[in-house]
Amino acid sequence: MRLELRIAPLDLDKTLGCGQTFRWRRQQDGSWAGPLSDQFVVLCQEDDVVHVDAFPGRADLDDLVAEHLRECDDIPRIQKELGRDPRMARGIAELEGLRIVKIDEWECLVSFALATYANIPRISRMIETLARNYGERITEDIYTFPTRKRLRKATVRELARCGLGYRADYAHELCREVDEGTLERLKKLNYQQLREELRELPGVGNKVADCVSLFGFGRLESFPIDVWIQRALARLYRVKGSYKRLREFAAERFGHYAGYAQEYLYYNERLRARNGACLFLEQ
DNA sequence: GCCCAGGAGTGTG
DNA sequence: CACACTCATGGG
Repeated sequence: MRLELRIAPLDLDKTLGCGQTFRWRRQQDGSWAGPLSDQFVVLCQEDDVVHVDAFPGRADLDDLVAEHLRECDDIPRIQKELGRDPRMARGIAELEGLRIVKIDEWECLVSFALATYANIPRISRMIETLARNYGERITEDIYTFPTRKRLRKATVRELARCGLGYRADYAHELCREVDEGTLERLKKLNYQQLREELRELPGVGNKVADCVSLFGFGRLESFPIDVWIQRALARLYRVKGSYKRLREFAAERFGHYAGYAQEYLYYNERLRARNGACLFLEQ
């Protein structure tokens, strides 16, 4: 099944390759392939057009992809707002195609609970192993993310054997503390309430709660702080300290689009680690 | 071999 | 609330 979408501005390489998602893979020809909901999807960008190829195909495929890439976001407005920050102003134009992604709430919750104290290649591996063992087969080697119901049948030992380490307990307990109604109820809460309730869940602390708020529940004011963001804030803004202190700094500085600021800073910091390049103004 | 990883949980000051 | 320590393991 094929179709085309118009989403602009968009840079698929930045959006799907920056580390906010764990299952997309860049192909030799430059396209991106991966599971999205119950579909195996291949995305290929040609200027403002995204060619979508999906198997087995479904009627609302366009909505599925548009939602994932957050077509709804008004990037010019977001950039205009964040551009008021003098440190960020210089570099953000180059990042206009980097869009926050919308991930399924359950998948996002488990994925980022597994993402604690592990690097991205390993996180991807953990998730692929889980999908292969407990997901549904879509193609030869592509599997859906496991449902709560299915993953619930796995023992802690089995989960640990998927390479999760001590995170096996998180996954195992999440399957028991979250039911269908939980996520639906959380959707209705404001960011602060959502954040607090997420933090009650096993394996969900400050950072994971903010990642799930941002990528799973689409709360753009959320500002997840990991080691990369800590470094970025320290270097660019000379601000250090507790999570609470940094979060309050970000809320004050970046406002209700703090999530995009976070993604820009994260992208820039990792780029800098690889190339020494820096898009933003350093003090 | 070594250091680090999109941290959380727990106990202490 | 802030800090220190532990947790299990693969990737670069």
